[in-house]
Amino acid sequence: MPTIKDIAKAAGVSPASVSRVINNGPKVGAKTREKIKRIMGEMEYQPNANAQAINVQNNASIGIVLADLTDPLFAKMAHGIEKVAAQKDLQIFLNSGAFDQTSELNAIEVLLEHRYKALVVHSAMIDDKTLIEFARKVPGLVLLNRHIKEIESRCIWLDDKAGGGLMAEHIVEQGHKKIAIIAVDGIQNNTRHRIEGMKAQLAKYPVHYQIEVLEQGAATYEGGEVAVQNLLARGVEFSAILAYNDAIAVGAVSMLKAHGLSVPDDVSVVGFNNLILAQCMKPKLTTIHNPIEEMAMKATELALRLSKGEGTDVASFSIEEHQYTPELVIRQSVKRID
Amino acid sequence: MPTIKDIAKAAGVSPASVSRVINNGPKVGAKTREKIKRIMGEMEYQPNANAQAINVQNNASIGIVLADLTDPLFAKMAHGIEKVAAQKDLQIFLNSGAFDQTSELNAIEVLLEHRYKALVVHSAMIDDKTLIEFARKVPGLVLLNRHIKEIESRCIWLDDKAGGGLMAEHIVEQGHKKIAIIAVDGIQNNTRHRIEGMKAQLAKYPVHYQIEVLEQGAATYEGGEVAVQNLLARGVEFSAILAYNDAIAVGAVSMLKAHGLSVPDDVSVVGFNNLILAQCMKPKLTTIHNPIEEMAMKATELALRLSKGEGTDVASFSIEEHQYTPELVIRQSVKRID
DNA sequence: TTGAAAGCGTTACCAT
DNA sequence: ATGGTAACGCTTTCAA
Repeated sequence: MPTIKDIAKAAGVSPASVSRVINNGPKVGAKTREKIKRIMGEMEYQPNANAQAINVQNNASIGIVLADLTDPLFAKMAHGIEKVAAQKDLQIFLNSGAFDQTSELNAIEVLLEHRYKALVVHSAMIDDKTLIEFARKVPGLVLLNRHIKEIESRCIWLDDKAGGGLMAEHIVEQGHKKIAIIAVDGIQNNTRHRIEGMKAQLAKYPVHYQIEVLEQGAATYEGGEVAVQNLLARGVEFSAILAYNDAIAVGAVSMLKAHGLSVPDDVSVVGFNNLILAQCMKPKLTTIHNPIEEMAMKATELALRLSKGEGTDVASFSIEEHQYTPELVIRQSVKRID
Repeated sequence: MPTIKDIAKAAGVSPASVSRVINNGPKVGAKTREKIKRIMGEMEYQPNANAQAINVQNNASIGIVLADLTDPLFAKMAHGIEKVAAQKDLQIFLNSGAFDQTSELNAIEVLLEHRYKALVVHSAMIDDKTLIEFARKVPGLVLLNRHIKEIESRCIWLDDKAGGGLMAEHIVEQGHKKIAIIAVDGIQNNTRHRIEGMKAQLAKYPVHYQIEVLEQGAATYEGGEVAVQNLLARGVEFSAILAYNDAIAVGAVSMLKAHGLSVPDDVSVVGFNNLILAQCMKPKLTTIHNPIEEMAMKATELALRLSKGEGTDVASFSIEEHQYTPELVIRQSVKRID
């Protein structure tokens, strides 16, 4: 594999000139430039990005850490990041953390070692303290889908409390009085926030509710089935289910049907995220829209800006820019009862 | 950000020793090693992966090019690659190509510039000739989900023809005689192969079929709706639909219902890929299982092996190892008719 | 066991 | 417009 020196030698010029041509720099005569280009083509020269990176302080690419690509919600994140990267002609170095703390930490570490300046991190398992430290150390690091008060100007997150409130409010307004909530265990705060939001709403009305907590990682279709199974086995009475996400909701619907219960006639169900899945299923799922793709784009732009040393002024922080608002999407899985 | 020299100075040793410690190399006294480690910790030293890469010929990470992360099928690919990467403690550099030729080419180029030796490429838009050339030039490049005869020992693909055959065979066996096929336009051969497979099967029976071709990129839920819309508008008669993928199938089911047609009572539907979606919907979708995750793992291992110069002997090529076989998954969207 | 020094492939500054 | 060359941060002989 030829180097810049080989090209220089072959073209009878200095490495400096070749470098200029590679970078489309000025100060190269037209004929020389042509000649060098020709030779580069002939010798199939391919720049060594590592060698370049060592000289230039500014690594233009952006690094991202994602928990699990298999989750469509996270795939949407990736897509959002990708969109702004493409539009700015930047590369993405993706490092997936497989939902365990060590590998998430490792993923960040690797990105740092490669000197990526702009980092978008979606961490589910790393604790606040560690992340705060990273944020202090790395100016271009932005946390996506997570809210840590101490560094909130470096976070882009969803107002989960409002989301939970929306779900509860809707269901109560439709006359439901016995409600089952399917939550998920884990370090992530969003479950907790959503529950808080629900409780705050529900407390205003004379209703009963029961929370079924799935174990970490069970926020899936199967998890939804299990949860309903449990609920039914325990003899819990409910006319509505508030699910942590769409997949759970769909699983719940399936298991309800298996037990001869129809949705929404016997039981109403509300999901969360508003993935394609929610539109595809029958009945179409009433859910909460999660603008995760926009959020991802925002996070990427923020990371890029911060990595260039722009906009660090704490004064200009406005929560509206960092906290996104979920929205209720009414479809067909909730029925009014009296 | 401290360099190896800073550490050396602070520890009163030579850069060489520090380097040895970093790489867990031998030839360093125990106390010296401890001291260096301590100083590295105190100064928060972080190795520069680029500088390392420039010295070492062997880039352990693996590079991957994917067309579109948003497609769950592709996400599964990523997941498969990830799994073997994690298990071998390797990093992944992901470069997404957004379904257009230029950006796919660009993605490969970038990986090459970073000197990644093992490349798993899922290219939808680059032509055979160009890929063959890449393959010749880069020993560790493997094509995932694509079959190019000239370099098939470097490809991992699905037997799409068999897949199409399976779909057709099943539907014919269930007594259907009027069949609608929803295909998708594009450079990718898999549509074509599947159709071929279907035709080959259908030709054996006295049945009619009609092909509705969606435009490139419309292999989605909405595409399925549109296709059925068109079919119905054109007055095509059919009792069964063979869809290019599950999303299309689900969209088709939805539109059929909108027209008062029930699945499978009025129309039977078969999908392809066997994504979660297929299990979640009602009725559960009969489909073809696509072992894409296994394939991705295989491709990754192959790329890794090839990049180390192992197993290039053409003699040992066996098609069974490279071509994967799809399987029919019977669920509830097909009904026997007479 | 340790260190000096020669690279690795580029870039960028300073001359010419 | 061009070339020489130090420097980037690290690894790896080769001596000591």
